[in-house]
Amino acid sequence: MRSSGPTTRKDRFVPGDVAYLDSLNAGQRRAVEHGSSTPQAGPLLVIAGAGSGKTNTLAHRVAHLIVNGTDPRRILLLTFSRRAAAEMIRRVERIATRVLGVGSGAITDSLTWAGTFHGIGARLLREYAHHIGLDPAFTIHDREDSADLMNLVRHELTFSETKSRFPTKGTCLAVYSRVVNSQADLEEILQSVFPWCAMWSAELRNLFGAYVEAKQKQNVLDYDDLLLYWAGMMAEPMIAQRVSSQFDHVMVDEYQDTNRLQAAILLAMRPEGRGLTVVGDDAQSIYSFRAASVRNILDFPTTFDPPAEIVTLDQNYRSTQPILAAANAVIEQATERFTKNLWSERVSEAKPNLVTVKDEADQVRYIASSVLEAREAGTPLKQQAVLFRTSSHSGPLEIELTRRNIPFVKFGGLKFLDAAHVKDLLAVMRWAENPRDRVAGFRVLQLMPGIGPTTAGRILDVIEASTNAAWALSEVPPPSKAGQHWTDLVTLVSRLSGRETGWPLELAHARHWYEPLMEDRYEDAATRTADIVQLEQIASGYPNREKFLTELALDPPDATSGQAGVPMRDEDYLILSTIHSAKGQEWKSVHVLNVVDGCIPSDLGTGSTQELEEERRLLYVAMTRAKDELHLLVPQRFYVTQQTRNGDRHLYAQRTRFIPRTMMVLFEDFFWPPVASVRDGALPASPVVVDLGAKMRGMW
DNA sequence: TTAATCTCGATTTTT
DNA sequence: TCGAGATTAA
Repeated sequence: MRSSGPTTRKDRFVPGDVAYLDSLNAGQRRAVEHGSSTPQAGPLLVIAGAGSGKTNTLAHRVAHLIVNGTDPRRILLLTFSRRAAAEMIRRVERIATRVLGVGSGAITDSLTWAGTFHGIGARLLREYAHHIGLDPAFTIHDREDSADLMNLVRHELTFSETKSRFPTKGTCLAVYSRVVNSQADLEEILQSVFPWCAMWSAELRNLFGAYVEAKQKQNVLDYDDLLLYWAGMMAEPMIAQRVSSQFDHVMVDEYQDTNRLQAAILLAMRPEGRGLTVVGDDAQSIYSFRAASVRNILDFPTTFDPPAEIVTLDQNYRSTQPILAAANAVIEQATERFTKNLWSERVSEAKPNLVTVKDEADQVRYIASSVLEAREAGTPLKQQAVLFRTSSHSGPLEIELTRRNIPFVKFGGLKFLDAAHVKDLLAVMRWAENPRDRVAGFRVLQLMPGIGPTTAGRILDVIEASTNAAWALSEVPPPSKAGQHWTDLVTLVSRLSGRETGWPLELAHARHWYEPLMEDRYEDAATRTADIVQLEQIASGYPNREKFLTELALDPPDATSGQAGVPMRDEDYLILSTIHSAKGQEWKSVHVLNVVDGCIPSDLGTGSTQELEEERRLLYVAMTRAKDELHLLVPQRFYVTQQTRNGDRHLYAQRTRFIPRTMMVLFEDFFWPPVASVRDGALPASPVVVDLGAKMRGMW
């Protein structure tokens, strides 16, 4: 860094001075400076291994462009999650400020086109809505809403009354989504991914057609539509030309986890690849269930003529060498791979731990004590994480942590917005925003006593036939059992749709209406009220209703905290996360739960070699999150809650097949608690060791 | 037509 | 064990 002085650095910055790039290694620097000397940079692919400073490199590239005169508003930055986008903006800001000395926030404010594919899609679609025959007031259905709509349609087509069971709404939506995102044929997807639904192919095709029609009629878009409509829009030369000329540079992070539809959008945005940069690591591709295709990254270079330049980053700055050695060994077994092994200069004597424990109870005890030990040694809880394959696997751990008063925050799995009462209130807002949204209206109406599916449906039909929804509602004869709730709803809706009260006061009104209903409905109304208050807090952070609903659908608050109460931002807490949600993150100490066959790999994911390979990469991703300490836990017995077909609930588990015997030398391998202490013969303090009498009685 | 009760089957990961 | 769907009572 250059020394600071009384004058702003802007005065001293000389174009061409690249001292701020000195901290980068050769590969990183090549990636950052790619295309600098020419007016139009050709396509660039950065293969960035885990912990190789990928985010830093991309941030430097963006900053470098800005420093050299690119207008930040003409840079499109596509990330995998909202969190990643925010982090990127923060870093760009820091670098650019250091170099240019401009006031903080200046860059951030103008880097307006940074976000997820879905978020950017939503924004572009609203902007161009009139050109593509879309009503710009569309609302966005999240996964659950989409499934609900799918369900409504499914009932209308009477597929729910088939002799043998028709796939559930969730499965139907999954199939639909997979077809859309992979741009493949329904038959093909059914054969390869959902073979147990293949018999329903004709019905599904019917269902999907009706589903699409329903969405259009109601002016709602689902997640997939945000990509699909964007792609469709880009197929129109006139519009495509206009959209793509808005940007000089398009950059994509985590490219290995994009799907074919996203690749199509990119190609339409940059047909020749000029100003296009993609960054990723095929060894970390873990989202194929969302139709992500590794082919995207593999085929990227040759998509263009001349082909894209490739820069490979293989120095890892995150993990100690022994941790990396173990991770490398795991990924080396992969049948197909393209990236080189990572290396690190971070020497350490400590190998990662492979801990065998008797059962899940011991697993949880080990983690709790290990976490506390590390905290004693100076590693704050926030620098430690526990990762798991499946969200539900953290259940016992959450109980133990609560018992021991260890605060934690969980990422992945059930979300704040999934809670029924939060969804209820959001449905009110969504319905007010878009009266044609049947899923929202259906939900709201049925909250009132005496109104079930039939009545709700009839009311919605009346509204649909009318031009003014708020007005139409007051025309409906009040259902007798709903009483006061009904009149209050009519007032509420007319107020909301007339925007009489202003944001965020609207939400308070809605809460007023909803609270008494909630109290009748749920026993634990008190804790639920707390959530609703929290929702109001969140709402106050958005300028208006439309923004609030859009952002919340696309980027729901993704952490749920333990019953110990919501930890404050400045408090210390342990991180619990699914491996998928841990992507791109790092911690000093990492524990991985249930590193056993049946879990990693999940016994659902062992069907094809492709699935199996993805499970392997999943373990690799988990391991490479660790900087200094890594603990893999292997319970010998673990509990399965589902699949009781075989009767036995306990399963005798084996160490994951991804760590064969030959690999054991790379781990510190031990049993916990130490067997020695048992052999010492120390009996528990309590005088009764075993109640033999009870045992005898229990025999009969 | 709604609301309560009963039965059967179940495929993880998320924008 | 949970939730969706079916059945039944009010």
